[in-house]
Amino acid sequence: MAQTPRKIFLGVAWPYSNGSLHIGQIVGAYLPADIFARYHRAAGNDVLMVSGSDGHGTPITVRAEQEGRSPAEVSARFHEEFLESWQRLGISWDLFTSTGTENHARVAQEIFLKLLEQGDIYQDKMLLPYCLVEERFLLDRYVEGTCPICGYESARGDQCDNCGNVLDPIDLKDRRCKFDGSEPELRESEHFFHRLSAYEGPLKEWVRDKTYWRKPVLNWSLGWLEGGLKDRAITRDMQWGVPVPVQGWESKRIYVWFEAVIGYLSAAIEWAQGSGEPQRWREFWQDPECRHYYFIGKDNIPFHTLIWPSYLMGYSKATGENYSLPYDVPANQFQTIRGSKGSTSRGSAIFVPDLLSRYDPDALRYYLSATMPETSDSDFTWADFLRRNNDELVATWGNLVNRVLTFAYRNFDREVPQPGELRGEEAISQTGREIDLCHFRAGLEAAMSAAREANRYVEENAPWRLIKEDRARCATVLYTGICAIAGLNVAFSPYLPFSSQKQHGQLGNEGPVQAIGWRFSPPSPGQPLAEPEPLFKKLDPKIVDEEEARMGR
RNA sequence: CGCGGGGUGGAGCAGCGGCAGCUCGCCGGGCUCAUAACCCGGAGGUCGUGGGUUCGAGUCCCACCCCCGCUACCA
Repeated sequence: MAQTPRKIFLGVAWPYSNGSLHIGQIVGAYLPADIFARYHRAAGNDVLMVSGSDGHGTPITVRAEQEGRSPAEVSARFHEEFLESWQRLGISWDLFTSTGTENHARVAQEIFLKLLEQGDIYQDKMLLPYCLVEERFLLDRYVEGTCPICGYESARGDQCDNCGNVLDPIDLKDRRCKFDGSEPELRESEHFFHRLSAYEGPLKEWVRDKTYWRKPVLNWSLGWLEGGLKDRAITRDMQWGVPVPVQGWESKRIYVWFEAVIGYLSAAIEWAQGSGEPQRWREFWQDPECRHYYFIGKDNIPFHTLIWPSYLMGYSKATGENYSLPYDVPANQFQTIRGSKGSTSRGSAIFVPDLLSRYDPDALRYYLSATMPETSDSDFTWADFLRRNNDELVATWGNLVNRVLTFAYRNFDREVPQPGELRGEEAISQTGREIDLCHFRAGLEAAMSAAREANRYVEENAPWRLIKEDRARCATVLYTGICAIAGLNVAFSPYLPFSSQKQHGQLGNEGPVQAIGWRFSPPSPGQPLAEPEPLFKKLDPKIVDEEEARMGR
C-alpha cells in the first residue's frame, strides 16, 4: 500500500508550559500524531515530527505572577515535566524543543523582518485600555464593562459571558479595570499588524481543493474566509516574549500567536543542526513532495489552516524559496470528561503525570485511540476506560496472545511449532490504510477485528483436543496462531508500542519490533519462546469509584 | 444574538440517497487452551421534532428543540 517512500513532516500543537499536560491534549493531538509517525516510520517513510513548549504568552505570565516566580522558571519547570510525560507515554518525537531557544527567536525575527520589508507587516496605532493605577495596558480579558449588544453589565473585554458575542474592549460601556475597578483610559499604542486581508484571495484559492479535510476543519476555514479576513496585531505591550527586531520597540514583544507557529520551522532547523547536517531541514520544508500534517485540537484550526499558511506564503514570496503549506490538518474535536469540558476547578481535569502513576501507558493509549474524537466530541468516563481495557484489550488481544503462547510453550518444548495457513497480513495492510488516512479509530478496530478472527480460528481448531489426537496438526494450528499474533503485533505497534515490544520478545525475537517494518514477517519454527506472561493487566472495577472520588465528585 | 460540531437499539460509536451496522452489555447455548477469558445463536432501534424534495431519506432542503465547544490556570 504505502507506495513509494515518502517524506512526511508532522507539526504538533505547542502546549503552553504553564501546567501539566491533560488528557484532552493527548487524545486531541499528541497520540494521533505519534500513531501516524510510528506507522510511517515502520512503512519506511522519512518522518520528521516536531513540537515544543510554548513558553511565552499571557498564560505563562499569569501563572508566574501567582507563584511569585519568573515566567522563565515556570516554563522551564513544566518543560521538564513534559519531557518526562512524553517518554513515559511513548510519544516519539524527533525533537521536542521550546519557544525559548535562541534559534527560535532568530527564525521568528527573520520571518518578521522579511515580511516587514515586503509590506506584509505594517505599523499602525490602536487605542488600548490603559490602567492608570496599575500603570500598564490591560489585556482584553482584564477589562470589564457593559456589553454593547445585550446590555449585560459584567461583560469582559474579549467576550460577553451572557450573549457570547466576541467583543473589543473599546466597545464596552462603563469600562473598568478588573484589578482595581478604576476606569481605564484609552491610550494610543503603536503596534505592528500583519496584512492577513491581502491573503484572502490566495487562501481561498489554496483551500479550494482541500475537500479531503475533515468536515469541521474545512467548514471552520471556509467560514472565516467568507466572513472576510482582517489584519491582526502581532505585537503586544508586554515584556515576556520574543523581542521585536526593530529599533525603538524594546518595550514590546512579538505576539505569541505570531511566533509560536513559526516553531514548526525553527524546530526543524534546530533538529537539523542537532543531526549534524544543518541544511537537512530543507528536505522536509522545501521539497514539494514532502507532505505536511498538523495535529491540533479544534480550537486551533484557523491558525493552522489560514494564518500560518499566510505567513508561509508571504515568506516564500519574500525569499524566493518554497516553504510547504499544510497538506492536512486532521484536527480532533474535544474529549469531554463525564459530559463537559475538562476543568480543574470543577475537579474534572485528568492530568498525565497523575494518570501514569497508576496506569500503564498502553492501556491509556488503547482507550484514547478507541475513543478518539475524530468526527465529534467524545466522552471520557472511568467506567468506559475500565470496560475497554478489561473487555476489549485484555479479553480479545491480550487473551489471544496469552492462550496461544501458553499452550505452545507448554506443549512444544518452549519453541515455535511447525508451519501451516492464516497469517496477519490483512490486518497489517488494512490498519495501515486507515492510519494513512488519519482514521485512527478505524485502524485500531481493523486490528481488533482481526484479533477476534484469530480467536475464532483457535476455537474452531481446538488445539487442546488436537494435542491428544494429532500432534503434527496441532503444531500447524499453533504455528498459524502465532503467525496471526506476529502479524497483529505489527498492526498494533503504533498504538501500543510498549506491549508490542514485549510481545515481540515473547516470540523469541531480539531487537526492536519496528525493525520488521510495516509488513508480515513469519516467526521461525524452532525458535525458542520466552515464558509467556500477560501483556495487559485487568483493572479492578473499584477503580471507577476511586477515580470518581479522587476527582471530587 | 452569532459561528462550528452533534443528536442512530441499554452504553459508546459508524453509516451520509437504495433492504439499519460495529464494539460492549443483556438472554440462551458451547468450549475448557487462556487474565471467570474464548466461540456460537438471540432479543433489542418508526435513526431529536415537524414539514418538504425524490420512485426511494438517518442519508438532500427548510423550520424548530436539545447537547457540546467557541470565555474561564483548561485542546
